[in-house]
Amino acid sequence: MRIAEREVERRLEQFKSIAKQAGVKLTHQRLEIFRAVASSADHPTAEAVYKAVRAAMPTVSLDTVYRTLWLLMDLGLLTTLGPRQDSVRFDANLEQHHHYLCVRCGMVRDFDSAELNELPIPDPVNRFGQVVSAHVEVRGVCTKCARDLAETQIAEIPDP
Amino acid sequence: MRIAEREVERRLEQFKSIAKQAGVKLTHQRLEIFRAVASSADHPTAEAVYKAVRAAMPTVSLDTVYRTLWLLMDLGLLTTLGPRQDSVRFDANLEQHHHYLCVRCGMVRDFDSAELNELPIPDPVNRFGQVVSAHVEVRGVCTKCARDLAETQIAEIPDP
DNA sequence: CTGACTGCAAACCCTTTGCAGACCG
DNA sequence: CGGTCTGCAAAGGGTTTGCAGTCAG
Repeated sequence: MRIAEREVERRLEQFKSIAKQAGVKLTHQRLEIFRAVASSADHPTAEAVYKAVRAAMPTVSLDTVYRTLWLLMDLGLLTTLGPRQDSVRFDANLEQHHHYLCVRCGMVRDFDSAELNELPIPDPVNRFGQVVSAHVEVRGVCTKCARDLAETQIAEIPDP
Repeated sequence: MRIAEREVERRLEQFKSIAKQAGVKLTHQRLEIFRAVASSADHPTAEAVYKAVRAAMPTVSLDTVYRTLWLLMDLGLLTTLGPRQDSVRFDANLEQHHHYLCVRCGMVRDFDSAELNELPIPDPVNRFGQVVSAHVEVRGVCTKCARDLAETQIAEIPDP
């Protein structure tokens, strides 16, 4: 599935503006890589992005794709699905529950909510396939990471 | 964070009963490994489970941990967080949206819902940390996989 | 021009697999 | 006892890194 061309162009302009502001160079590779992720609605892997970009630019390397994707994350232009996946995480809680996920350190905590157990799933979702379960994923920065970040910033940016 | 001892025991009994029914052997290693995942509320990696089990049983090997965890998945006793992570998946859609995830093939599709954009996050969640975003993850088996499964079952279990 | 960026190749995990011996039932 | 299961070691696949040459600004 692909995203409308107009929308892709809009995201590209956003990227250019943010990159310029962050002092990041707008190389051909980066533009093509961003276009590839932004065009795809099926949440590609690095490998899939690599293949797509190669079609337009046969010389890119897979490691540039990785470096660029992480750069785009740092710029806040994309996210990963689920916890930033260093390795598989397991869950032995079979009761319905929801997750809080720290986007920085990957910490995941369960929480319960009677209200959230009754999520109204829109009808069109059934066209994707059978629905087995539904839960909420809350993302944020955990208290521990917030502290760490505060310290880092004090260290890195001595107030002007 | 740990789960109450009573609850862990309950899950262990459930495991024993399901294992027996499935004709799966209840080895020491499996019991310890299951106990480790079931005791932990922070959704450990295989490595973390390995370390925990080693404390009680210094001779287990990491590959047994992996084999057992996947076995437990097959028995329906645990799940993984997010898409079954073969590799990282990226998402360039910055607008609020929700995900449908096929637990079999890992396909992910976006969908929108004005209702679901207003999720009531329970207050205690704020104790974990700052909340940046919240979205719904719907899990199921996509239409394509449902077809595949039907074919496989016809092939494997010729009706008696 | 010059520092940031790329491509290459090798290194580095995490995870899986083949095999011989150990153990559950 | 027999087939399943474990431990070991080595292979496999995704991701990262060091380095020398290249390119955007």
